[in-house]
Amino acid sequence: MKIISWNVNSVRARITNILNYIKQAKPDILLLQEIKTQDENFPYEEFKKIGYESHVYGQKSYNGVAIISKIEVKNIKKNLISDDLKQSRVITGEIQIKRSKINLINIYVPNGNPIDTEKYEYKKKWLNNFILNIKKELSKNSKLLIAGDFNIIPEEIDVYDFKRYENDALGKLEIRKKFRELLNLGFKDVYRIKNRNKQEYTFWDYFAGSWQKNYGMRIDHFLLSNNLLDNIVSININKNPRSKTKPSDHTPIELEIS
DNA sequence: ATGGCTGAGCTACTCAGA
Repeated sequence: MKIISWNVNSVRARITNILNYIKQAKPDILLLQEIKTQDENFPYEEFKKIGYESHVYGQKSYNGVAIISKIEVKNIKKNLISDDLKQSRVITGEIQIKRSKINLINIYVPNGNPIDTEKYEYKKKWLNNFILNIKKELSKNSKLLIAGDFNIIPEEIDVYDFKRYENDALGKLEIRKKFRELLNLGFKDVYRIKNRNKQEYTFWDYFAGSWQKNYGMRIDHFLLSNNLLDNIVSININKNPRSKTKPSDHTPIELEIS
């Protein structure tokens, strides 16, 4: 089973790129973030034509998440957390792998910059609230997969120049500790456990030739609960979509589990 | 380099992204 996570930075502006990518990558499930559209304008038909069902939690202009799937996803919910600002950032569902029921949690964590504003406070509060609700989820079902755009640089190796991000909402220790708190509940950062010392990124800024200079950061992640680690077949950051014309600033991360 | 680019909403320009 191939599950892919991708912050597409607008599903409508990116629809051709996304459809081309699906035809090549053939995911069973595609988890999208930053779809930047309300449900009624989501391109359901485009995905249906190539065999995918769309479960959408949209929002006008900003944010928005979706689960695009070839297989059945049950019990779709948009209320895992209560969001103070009512932003569309979490969509969850259940899938069956062999005899196990696995909860899929697709997230778009707030960016949090600049750090001396209420945006940063919102990010911290959001993460605390998320961690609390993951604890609750774990007590109901211990098999969890959390994927998406975390807007967190986990460690120094995960960005081209850490010094530039140590006082940034993506790299501040206080925020990185929230990521560790999550891991300490019983999760692994799948990319990092399979690639101990590898420096790869999932995001490159549009400006200043960041892509060409490989000035990137690894902020999109797959976390798997420890009881699912034996199911991992492979994890891969696919840089190809970032090199296309009209790309998203993020590139997909691909997980294969059995 | 607190922004060099991009998208949405809208139709001139702001807000947001990371």
